[in-house]
Amino acid sequence: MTDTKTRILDTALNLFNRAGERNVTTNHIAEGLGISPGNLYYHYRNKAAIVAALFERYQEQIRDLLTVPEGPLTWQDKMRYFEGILESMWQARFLHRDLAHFLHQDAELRRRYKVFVQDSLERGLVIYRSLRDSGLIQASDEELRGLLVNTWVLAASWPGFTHGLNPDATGDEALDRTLLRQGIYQIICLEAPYLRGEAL
Amino acid sequence: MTDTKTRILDTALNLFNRAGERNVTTNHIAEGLGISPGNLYYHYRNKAAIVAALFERYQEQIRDLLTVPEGPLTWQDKMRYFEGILESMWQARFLHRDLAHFLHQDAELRRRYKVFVQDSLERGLVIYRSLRDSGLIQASDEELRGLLVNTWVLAASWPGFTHGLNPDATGDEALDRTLLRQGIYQIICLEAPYLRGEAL
DNA sequence: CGATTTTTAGAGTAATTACTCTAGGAGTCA
DNA sequence: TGACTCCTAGAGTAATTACTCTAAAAATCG
Repeated sequence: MTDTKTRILDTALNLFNRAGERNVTTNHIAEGLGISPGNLYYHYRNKAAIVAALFERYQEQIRDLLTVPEGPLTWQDKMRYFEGILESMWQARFLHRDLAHFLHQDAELRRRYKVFVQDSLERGLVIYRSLRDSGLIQASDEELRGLLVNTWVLAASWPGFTHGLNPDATGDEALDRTLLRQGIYQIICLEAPYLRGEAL
Repeated sequence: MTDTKTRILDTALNLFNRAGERNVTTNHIAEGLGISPGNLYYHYRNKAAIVAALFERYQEQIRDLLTVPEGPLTWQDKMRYFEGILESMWQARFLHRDLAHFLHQDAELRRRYKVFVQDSLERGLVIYRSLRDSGLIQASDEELRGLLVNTWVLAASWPGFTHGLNPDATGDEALDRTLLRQGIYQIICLEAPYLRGEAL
């Protein structure tokens, strides 16, 4: 059995994604994994701390995924990284869904998030440039930047958008995958005009 | 003096955009325009009703903006419609910001929203096709659809994204305009590869 | 085993907040 | 003027909920 601290995070993440952070009380979380509220508050001093921890976990995942080894990239490489990122963003749906609120409430979170986004865009640019060097993409630096921001926003917003249209999907694993697939399709639409070579 | 009912909406919209619906109580709204809570509840039976009314107003605006007269479109035409839509979405920032929550809470809203999005995408496609007929855009139907969805999601998400990075902007009209401009720039990045003719 | 630290329980509280209720002003029409 | 309807006020309430506090079980360690 994993330790209570991470079990709390996992349960919270699940409930948050399902019902929205706003609709999940700390008591729900505690009940969800069969512990008492007091116990929960022993591990996390408040609800915001839980959110912050999930946030941190998410950011680390993305950071790792955007750390690409040296050397030329193939299209398969790129797609793999890409799906990983989408997947992570998808798993942290609730974060983007209520992002504005979290950032509004917590100044520290805000600061970190800003750094995180800028860092991610930097890393993304490196990847895109590398793809250009491999002849898989043809675009100016400015075009790449524009594309990158759009990709980022779209990837981050897609879960919220699709969840708005299919709110009944909560819990349906198969449907989830389908919607995620659609998101990937949309992002490919984004890149399509710039693709060269084995881009099919 | 306009009637209380619309004044409530205006005040609520302002406060919601500024602080997020979640952080604005009905008492705040009442206080904001100098009436009593009781009075507010005389006009709207609950907070959700206020949100729903704002939602309706927003949808009507977008619908109107996407109703384009017959005849060939110029690029200026298109830009004008476009800015109008962005502007409307911007004004209703809070809606997209907490959209998931609103849709989660209210089944009727959910239904209407779904119709609204589909209808909007339909209308958007008509416009894009018209632009293609005018030789301003070159793309297949499938490409247009993909582009359209991306445009929609991006436009709807932009306020939230930018507000996350610049949360201090609340109330600063000038900064708001700048961020809105950036949003338009990003969308142009989206379309750029498909543009032809006077697309500069 | 005893001591100390970590982990757990669960009843309880303080504060928030959406909303109600009663009652009275203000305009309109006979 | 009187009756009637629309509009407004504002004190109050019921319910929710994040969070606290005390105390006991469980693990760890000498």
